[in-house]
Amino acid sequence: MTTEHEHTPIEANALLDDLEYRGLIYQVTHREELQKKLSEESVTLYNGFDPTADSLHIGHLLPVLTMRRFQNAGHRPIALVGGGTGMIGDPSGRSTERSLNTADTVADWTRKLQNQLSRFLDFGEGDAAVPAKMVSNYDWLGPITMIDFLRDVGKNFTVNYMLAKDSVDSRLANGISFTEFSYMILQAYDFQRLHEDEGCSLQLGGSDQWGNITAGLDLIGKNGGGDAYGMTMPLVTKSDGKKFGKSESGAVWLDRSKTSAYTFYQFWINTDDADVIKFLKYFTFLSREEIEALETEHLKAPEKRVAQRELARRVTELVHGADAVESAEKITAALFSGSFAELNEADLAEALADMPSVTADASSEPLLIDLLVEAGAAPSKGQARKDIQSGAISVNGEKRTSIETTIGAEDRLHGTTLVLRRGKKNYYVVKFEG
RNA sequence: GGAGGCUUAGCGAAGUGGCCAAACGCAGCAGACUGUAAAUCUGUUCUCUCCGAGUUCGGUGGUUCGAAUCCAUCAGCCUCCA
Repeated sequence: MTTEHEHTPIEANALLDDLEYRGLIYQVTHREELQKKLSEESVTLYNGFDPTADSLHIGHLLPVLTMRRFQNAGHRPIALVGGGTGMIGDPSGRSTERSLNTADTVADWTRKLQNQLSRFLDFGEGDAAVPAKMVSNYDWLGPITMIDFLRDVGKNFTVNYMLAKDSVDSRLANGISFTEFSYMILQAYDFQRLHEDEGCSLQLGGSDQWGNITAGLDLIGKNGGGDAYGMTMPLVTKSDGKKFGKSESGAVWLDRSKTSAYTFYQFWINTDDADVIKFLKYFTFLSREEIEALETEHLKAPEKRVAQRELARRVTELVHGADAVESAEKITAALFSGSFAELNEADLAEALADMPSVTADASSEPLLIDLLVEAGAAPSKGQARKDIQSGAISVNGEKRTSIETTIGAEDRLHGTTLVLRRGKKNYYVVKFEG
């Protein structure tokens, strides 16, 4: 399958070498053939994202950015949102059955994901040689009838084959519904449809998608298609064994209203030394030379955290834009210098904009203990008391260790604002009103 | 359909009538040391009006001066037999 688009003069070797250098290739089918194809024509490729929440999170960033790397090399990415498969639930990588969401919810989330994805690829508004495309598999999975599906698609798969897939096999002990069991066929059908309708010949996915991808390749092969490939990216791991993508407050989302740009920036700043170079390769478009320069610097003086800063800056810019980086850096500077009490009112408002905030009655002079609970800094008074006694609490940057402490008008910055801090990085704002 | 076993705090797992708000491990939170890193060490993790009190050990109801521990019953999970 070729397209009418001109292929930009970046060689496939350069693309694959770059992906290899970045460690983005986990498994790939028919590598030599794929490499040849990529060097000869503009290849259409796709990656699916199922709407399991109302926002993408940073775990989705790897496939999204990889698609962009293909686009930058002159290929054509299709971002598929699983408006149909999201109704079913992918068993891959999960040990338990998913709960089903309503059609309205899935449709709503599908729209939201498509909206987010549109920021990362060039749909014709930029200078990419080939514009990207956005689709939802509900468009073909929704209308197909049960009979047609079983005759045209299901007939190509033996149950034996399906049982052998890792995603199913690992669930047999505890049970898997017919619904999720069928998932791989739906995804295989997606690939076939895109192969036929869009000339799509490459599917990307996380390493847990290998089984679903190869199911698609088999389906295409059985229908005489051929000329289709699959590639998976590694699971993002951290050297300390913890799960990648979680911050203190849970998942790190790409939706700014779910995870503020400041928190997002801080997530990357806090990257372990042992992981930071790997993440620069994964999550930025810096060149090999630039990354190697950063690595040298990082190894020489890790305490300066130059690599972490660059990582945070680049990824935040990609996701939230340059303004967000500027804002996050400004807030960071203020908070970690401890001098935010000296900020003027406008700067203070800017710095505190993204922090959890509650309001209190301006005429009150509450106990610090009560205020900590109200502001959400402590789950109970008992915990608040312990936090104060252990020296974990500061008010406007000053440590307070007496559980008797009350907050009076003189403690408020500019007469209205109180900044509580628990531990090193947890900030809470109280606004006094009325 | 029959027989037996299991259900303890966020998770795993001790405890089998009072010394149990319940060992221990993990995870979480905080403190120290640092570089907003890692590792390590220390404290802490049901709630409150906190040197005291209240409510917990699948649900309910009993026995007992006293139960997570005994009995009955209901629910869920597991193993073996049919």
